[in-house]
Amino acid sequence: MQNVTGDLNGSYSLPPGRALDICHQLESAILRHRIRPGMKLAEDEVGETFGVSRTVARTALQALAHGGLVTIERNRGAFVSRPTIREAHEVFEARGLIEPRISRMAAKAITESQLERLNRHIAAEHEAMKRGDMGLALSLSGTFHTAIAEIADQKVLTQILHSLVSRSSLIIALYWQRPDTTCESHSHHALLEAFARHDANAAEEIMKSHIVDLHSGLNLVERPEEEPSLADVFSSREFAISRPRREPV
Amino acid sequence: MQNVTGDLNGSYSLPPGRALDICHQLESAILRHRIRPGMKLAEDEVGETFGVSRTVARTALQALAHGGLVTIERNRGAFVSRPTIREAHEVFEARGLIEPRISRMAAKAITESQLERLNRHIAAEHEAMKRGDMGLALSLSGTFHTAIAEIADQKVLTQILHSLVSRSSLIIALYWQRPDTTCESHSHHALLEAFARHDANAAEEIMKSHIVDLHSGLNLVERPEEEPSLADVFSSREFAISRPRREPV
DNA sequence: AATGCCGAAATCGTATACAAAATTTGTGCA
DNA sequence: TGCACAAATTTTGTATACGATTTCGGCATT
Repeated sequence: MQNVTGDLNGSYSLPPGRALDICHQLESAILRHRIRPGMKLAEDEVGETFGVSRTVARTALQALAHGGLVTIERNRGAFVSRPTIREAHEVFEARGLIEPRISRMAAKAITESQLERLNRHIAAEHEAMKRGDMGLALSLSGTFHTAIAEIADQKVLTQILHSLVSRSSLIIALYWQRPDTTCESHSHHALLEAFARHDANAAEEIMKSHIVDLHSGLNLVERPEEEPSLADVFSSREFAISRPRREPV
Repeated sequence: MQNVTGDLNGSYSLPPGRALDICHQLESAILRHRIRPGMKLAEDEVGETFGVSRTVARTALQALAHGGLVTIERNRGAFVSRPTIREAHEVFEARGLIEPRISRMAAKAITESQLERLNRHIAAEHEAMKRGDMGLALSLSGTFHTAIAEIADQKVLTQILHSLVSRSSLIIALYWQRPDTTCESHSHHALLEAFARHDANAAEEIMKSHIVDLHSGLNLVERPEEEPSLADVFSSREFAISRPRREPV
């Protein structure tokens, strides 16, 4: 299978380096729901996990904070963000404003090879869902949206959208209620067909209602408790993120 | 005069502290065109200017980089960003998408006291312009836009807009060509009248054409040359910020 | 048993030290 | 003079040290 997950780069305005790598790794883990909202990301722990000093870990955490994925509290540390209900609404309203426009632009500009790529992307989504890897499926359905922004060739809007989509993933982790995630890839399919026809109006409309669907699929009435039960945390072994690489000196 | 410039806070997702202060001071200086695009911001220089170590200066610069005001190149350092022509177009297109919507929301939600505040804001703009302090006038005309977003009470969009407006200031520093800056405050006045009538449609339309005006007031055909640095921006008392407290050990 | 206080441990904020990379300066040669 | 290349300087990248703040656990008190 092709590299279809890749390259949500370009955000995180850091110079290339280890901090950026750590950013991407942490982001990937959060987007796949391998690290839940609210979880503490201690500087030392992050540093040891990736074999760097606190300095670098700190840089990465601050970068993630600017993207909204992480919240830093003074003298307390960094935590995976827990968007409020209010913020959840705002994020999806913002997406509802931005994405239909992007979708329209993409429909006009898309090339054959980009259509191909989106097709493979959707296929990978299906594949992941069939395997039951919902974390990966969800992550892919997010990158699908940013991929469209890249096709529209709007760097500024792409970066904005990237942040919104990332936060959407947190919101979904906290508030998603609907078990029928299939509707998701249905919309994506419909969108792709509009793209193939270069039908800008259809693309815009489909995207608009797709965002509304996502928004209304959330249960935004009560905020979940701070900590998931201990049983939840220890029952799954999905938390096996990259092991410490630090050699015992 | 009231505090009308204030509080473009809330962005820069850093915990409160010296780094955040430095962020705001640097941002203010950049927005007032006291520091030109392209100017180098060396970590040591920033640190000594504000009386902190490189660590803190670095944090501030990275935060500014995430807002797009500063660009960091690996092993070379931080510079005030020089938006490309391409990015200039994208920024104003994004504002053209977002701000009319925000303006509409603000028109519906605005209160008497907020109207008052915007009035004072415009008055301060006039005042600054009359005094010939174009830097301050420009900065105020920027915060006017973010103030509207705050009235619309949309935190997510406000943060996005804040970044776009900041970058607009860089763009104007590089590409502005029109001498008649008066049209500016005219639009702002018209907007305020629509707000006073709670006329959402008018507010949206006025904002839309205001953004178009700004965009078309730029000379986006050729990128100006680099220009070298001059670092005594902070020597004047307007930025009489915390002096270096470092005792000679 | 519940509550409040206090010391120990953990964690963060900041400064500093040193290594690595880039920039500038200096020098020799054509 | 102009260019090429090497030394010296500057500047950044990263690690580590230490003080400050918070958190946690035990113990006394109610």
